[in-house]
Amino acid sequence: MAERYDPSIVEPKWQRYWRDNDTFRTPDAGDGPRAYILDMFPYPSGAGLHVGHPEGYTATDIVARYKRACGVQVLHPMGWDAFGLPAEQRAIETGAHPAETTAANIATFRRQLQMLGFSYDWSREVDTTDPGYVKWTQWIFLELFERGLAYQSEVSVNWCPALGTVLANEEVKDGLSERGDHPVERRPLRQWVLKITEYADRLLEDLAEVEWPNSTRVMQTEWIGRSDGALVRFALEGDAGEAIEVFTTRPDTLFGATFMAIAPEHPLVDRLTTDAARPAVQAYVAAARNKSDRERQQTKEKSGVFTGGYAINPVNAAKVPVWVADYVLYGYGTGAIMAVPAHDERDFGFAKAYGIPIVEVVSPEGPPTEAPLSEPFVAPGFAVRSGKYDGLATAEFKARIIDDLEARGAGERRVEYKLRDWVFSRQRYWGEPIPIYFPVDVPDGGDPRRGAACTIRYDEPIAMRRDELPLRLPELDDYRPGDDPQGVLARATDWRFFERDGRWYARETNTMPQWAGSCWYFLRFTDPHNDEAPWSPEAAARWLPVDLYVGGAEHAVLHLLYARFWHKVLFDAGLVPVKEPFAKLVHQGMILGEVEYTGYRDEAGVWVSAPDVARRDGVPVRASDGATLEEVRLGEAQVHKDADGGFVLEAALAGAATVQVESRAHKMSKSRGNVVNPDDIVRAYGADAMRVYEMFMGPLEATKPWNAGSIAGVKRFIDRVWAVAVRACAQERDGALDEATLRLLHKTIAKVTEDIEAMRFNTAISAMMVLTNELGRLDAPPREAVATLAQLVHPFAPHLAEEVWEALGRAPSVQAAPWPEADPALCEDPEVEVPVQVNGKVRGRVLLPKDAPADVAVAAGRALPTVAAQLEGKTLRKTIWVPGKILNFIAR
RNA sequence: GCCGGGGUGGCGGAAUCGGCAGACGCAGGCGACUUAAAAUCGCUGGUGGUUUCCACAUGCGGGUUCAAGUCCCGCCCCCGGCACCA
Repeated sequence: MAERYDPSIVEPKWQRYWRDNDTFRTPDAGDGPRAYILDMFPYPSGAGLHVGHPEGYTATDIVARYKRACGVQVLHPMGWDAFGLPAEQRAIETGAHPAETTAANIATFRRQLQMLGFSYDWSREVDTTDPGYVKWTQWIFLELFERGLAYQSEVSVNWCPALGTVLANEEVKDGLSERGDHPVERRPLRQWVLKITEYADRLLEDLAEVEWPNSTRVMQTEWIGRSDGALVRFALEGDAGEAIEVFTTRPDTLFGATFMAIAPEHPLVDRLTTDAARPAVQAYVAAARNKSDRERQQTKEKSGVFTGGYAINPVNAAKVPVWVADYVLYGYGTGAIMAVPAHDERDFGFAKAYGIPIVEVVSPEGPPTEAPLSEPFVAPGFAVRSGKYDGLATAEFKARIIDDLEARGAGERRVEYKLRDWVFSRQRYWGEPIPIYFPVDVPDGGDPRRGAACTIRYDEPIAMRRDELPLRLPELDDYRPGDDPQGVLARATDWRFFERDGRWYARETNTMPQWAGSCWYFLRFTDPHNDEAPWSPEAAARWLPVDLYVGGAEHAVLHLLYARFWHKVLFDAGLVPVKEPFAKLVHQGMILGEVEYTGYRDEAGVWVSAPDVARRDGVPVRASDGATLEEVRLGEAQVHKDADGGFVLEAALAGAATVQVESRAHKMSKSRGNVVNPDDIVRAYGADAMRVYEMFMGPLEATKPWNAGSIAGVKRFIDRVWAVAVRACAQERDGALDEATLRLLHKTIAKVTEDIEAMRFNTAISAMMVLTNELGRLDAPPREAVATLAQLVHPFAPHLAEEVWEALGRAPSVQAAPWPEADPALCEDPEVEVPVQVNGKVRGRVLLPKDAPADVAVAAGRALPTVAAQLEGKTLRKTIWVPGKILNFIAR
């Protein structure tokens, strides 16, 4: 066998073996425990794999290989989330069809993943852009449509005429497009919308059932944003037939409502406005209309204008002035509020700005506060100045007054959500066509494909027949967005319009957003080649739910919420057997670039200490005078850690002054030039080293910086494992397992097993390093121990493990060998070293039998010279003996 | 501002249930092998001191306890998310 371990030969060898022997084929039959272990599938970008991808993929691979060795049937698939803007952008720039670009990128990704030795069942690969997949995405859309969960609506969007597209809020700055500074207008456009709000409560409640990171459950909870409150009607003064409806979570503060505020878009604005107030109100409304939501929220300064109109408070018949104010959002609740400045931050700010009275109706203690409030009191308390309700605690008051309002017909219980229905249309090319068409009215003999004037009856959407799916994308010469808000596909008139039974029809020209394909890919993996159905009931029952789902926290809300929504719809349709798709979720942390030390220097070459540096538009400037500074990348030798804990420049550079420098790792980015390419790492160290390094960096969930030096250390570990194997095999006679080694072996089995189960891969690796170092010290490492080491190492460094296993003369593959079991009797030492303390400070150690009685321990402890010296001349007050843990003498 | 997660050697991190702080690895120092270097192996490795020992050390300040990185109270800083949602 080879003296040196060469991954460039060994790794492709085993990858070939696994492929030729179908080692990782998913068992589609048979009983016994099963596990569905899933990665968030990647968008195959042109840049290829990033070191962040293999982090999560290695974690799931370790679990998958471990589970298989434990006799569990495993589904561990991989695929491509391949619709998306970059491929389309490339098509615009180079003319290459997005499908070609996508295919090339997928080929690169697949090669890179296979090079890393992941145990995916590649026969189950799916690609969201494949017509065979699109067919079923469209099929599910029809399911939503037929259940009334997909509808069309005029939604106000950011339309940019110059770019010919709708922009996301993030792409608009100060009313101009971020790219090109073109004007953007708010325009209502017909969009397809999915009724996710109908599932809001179930999406909320079922979060309790899943084993997910707390942060992600909190984020989804806040995103859904359920508030329980009341709808209250305030009649207009002088017109009892008309009322302003408000939503409030604090109906207990109704007696403190000193004004009302309605959104500028509110339909009652006109009706409420008196002639005297009209010019001011109209000016205010016009100004608000031209501002985007984002701009309106930019300033926390409250603005508004009095309409001149009044409404009547239903609880005390008080006349309440109605204002128009843009801090009231038209899209939430009823677009109107009752304002209670004493008990609401925003209303308080508004009342202060416009001199509106502030009336306390909730007191923290019980009695009313006489002095004017200096800040709003928003916590629960006791009612004051609230008539017959005085003295009631907030919660009780709320329940009572809602009942009373309901009885009088002035209001009712109401639940509101921040969650909005999901705008599901894009005006782009590279997405799934929506399988809907509309009747078209054309004058006799006209042909809309030739540009004949026609009317599309958008109010009569018709679902395609399921046997007509998939609806494929048309070929286009030009993928550029146009000036037609109907989208790029509107230009493909031959595709768009068709005649059937003497009548013209037009296809929907919007496409689905990128999220569509990822909403159900985990279902397709259970039965990826089914032509009759998106998946079979048997396959779904066999594999669902996903037992372990690993992916980035950036998907905490959108993907994970949308996928849950679709899944629940499919559950209601009887198509999936469980209500939640992902039983356990883990987010891998981000991998940052190497730590960088940065110093700052002004134009005169004088160093500026890091705390004195500010940033203006991303450029470093001196905080005191705003002078532009130069960033200087420093080497480790040029800095050292200061007594205060910060890094400072070496005296050779800084002179007498103390100059603090910035020390931190940055996100990997092309522009910063700190991107690490997996291909380079595999070439230099091998796939196993890359895998083990990424797991050894720290806890999976943590954000951590890349460090090129550490990977060399991991490579040394791999070489040491090989060296031990070489020496074990070179022996004429097998080395004997001494008791100490046997005990260590079993402790390591136990530790690695527990750590994999708990996904603490870094400490599992450290335990294997300890075992390897110990075996390396033996003159003749026993083959039995080396074989067990190979089994333990195998989920982490599979190529190395297979090679060692084969060298030991075992039948391939190590994946087929049952996972080793630790003998509990060998995991505990009969004798333990116990620290001996005097007054809580360690003064020595004694070796004692695990269950030594107190008197034996005390005698042994007192016999230690260092302990005796500490006890000299003192009175022993107390002795604490925790068997096997600690011996502590308390003496005065 | 609110919510969530963090802060431990020069660096990444370990300490899983209140019981030896710093496992394992990187960087550093010393040594072996070598003509030499690389590679490899061994030793060393928080800071300070009067160095077989002692003092001080887990962001800062208090507290509980025989014993605190771990529990409690009050702060500071970093990362992520939300941000007029009534």
